[in-house]
Amino acid sequence: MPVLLKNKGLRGSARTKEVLKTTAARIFAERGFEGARVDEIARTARVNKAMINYHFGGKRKLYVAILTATLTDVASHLGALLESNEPPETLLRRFVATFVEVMERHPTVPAMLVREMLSGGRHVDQHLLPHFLAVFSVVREIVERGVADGSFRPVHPALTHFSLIGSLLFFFVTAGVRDRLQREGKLPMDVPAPDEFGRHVQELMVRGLAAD
Amino acid sequence: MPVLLKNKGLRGSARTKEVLKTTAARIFAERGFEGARVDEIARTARVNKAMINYHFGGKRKLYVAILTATLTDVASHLGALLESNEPPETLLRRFVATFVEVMERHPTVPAMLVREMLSGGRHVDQHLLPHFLAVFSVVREIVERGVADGSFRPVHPALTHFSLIGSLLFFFVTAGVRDRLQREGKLPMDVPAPDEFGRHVQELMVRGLAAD
DNA sequence: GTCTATAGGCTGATAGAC
DNA sequence: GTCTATCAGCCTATAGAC
Repeated sequence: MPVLLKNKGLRGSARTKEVLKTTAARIFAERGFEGARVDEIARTARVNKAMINYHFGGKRKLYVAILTATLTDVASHLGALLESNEPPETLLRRFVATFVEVMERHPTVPAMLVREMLSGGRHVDQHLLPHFLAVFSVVREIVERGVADGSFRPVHPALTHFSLIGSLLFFFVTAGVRDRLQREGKLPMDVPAPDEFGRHVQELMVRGLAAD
Repeated sequence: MPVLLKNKGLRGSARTKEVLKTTAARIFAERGFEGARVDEIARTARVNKAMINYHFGGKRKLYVAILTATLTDVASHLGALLESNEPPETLLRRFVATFVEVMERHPTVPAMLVREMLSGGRHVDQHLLPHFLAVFSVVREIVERGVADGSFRPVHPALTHFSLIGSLLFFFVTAGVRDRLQREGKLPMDVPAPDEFGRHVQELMVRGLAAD
């Protein structure tokens, strides 16, 4: 039996739920929670509008379901890095590479994540907080290990977290505008590939954190 | 004649326009263009709702007026740095310090800027594009000077721009959530001050870009 | 310039047939 | 589970009095 990539071989209601989630994720990422229209989500997904309420219980619950699923996956992949005993510099490089990989696999995550922070978490319940803090503590832990074993300067782990995650998220969040300006010929540069940017950040951070 | 800080000593319609702009900027930053309600803007500003249409011609034009005014100021302050002939490392440090200062003076800019990038510039006309590109070219120019005179590694100027601006903007954009989590006792860290973060980024970038 | 009242359109959600 | 039809509420904008 052939399995279509588009719907992962699901049938009936399972397929409906899945296509609603993937479609809605894209629209929420592009337009934000308030900017997204349930009518557009349903139409794009080729699913009846009433199905959103039947399967998820409303626009907001659909939004939360998407964010929960994707953030769980992101947090687990990044958290797994800490199980390794490799040197902090290597861990840091692997963190960046993994982050880039995960964001390419979940292209809607960066925008939804940043939008949610901008709104101060207004659209989600507190069940999602641990996932946010999980990513936070991965960078912090790596930096603390490096400072402890003397391979990193005595930097502030939290500030390092902000600068690293900020760099990475900003790149993905601006990908849309870059592509548009590129198409319109208004961008005075070549559009960089995500893994090229990843290597740039790896180099920048490893050198920036290295002990004297 | 006493001048009130709150309304800059303006009277009548000038005061109305000013208070509408400052209030709306805060609400647009917090909730986004779609999430903001003209009713809330007017009520918070203690101004009649109809005044938004009378003075600005509608919600969208008010939004554009705010973004134009603030971005013009930001771009001019950052662009002025390039007139100096100081060494690239010094310029880079001054860029970071100036960026932090300007964002503290315009606390609504980071959120509005990032939201606009997330939306792919959907809410603004193309007149604002030069302001965006202006900030972009400042970092690029500084990096190009450093690479040219051998004080920086041969890094990609655009990638350096993304990592630097991304770090800085992310810090300010997440300030709201940090403060909230701090108040609720859910934040496992001390809330860092903007200038402390600025010094962290200066050190990180200067060391990360330095030639071998 | 400012206010009140209201129009006019859109949006999320649901009732009920199949 | 899915569809159609429809509602009730909200939101921006404006007309018109002062």
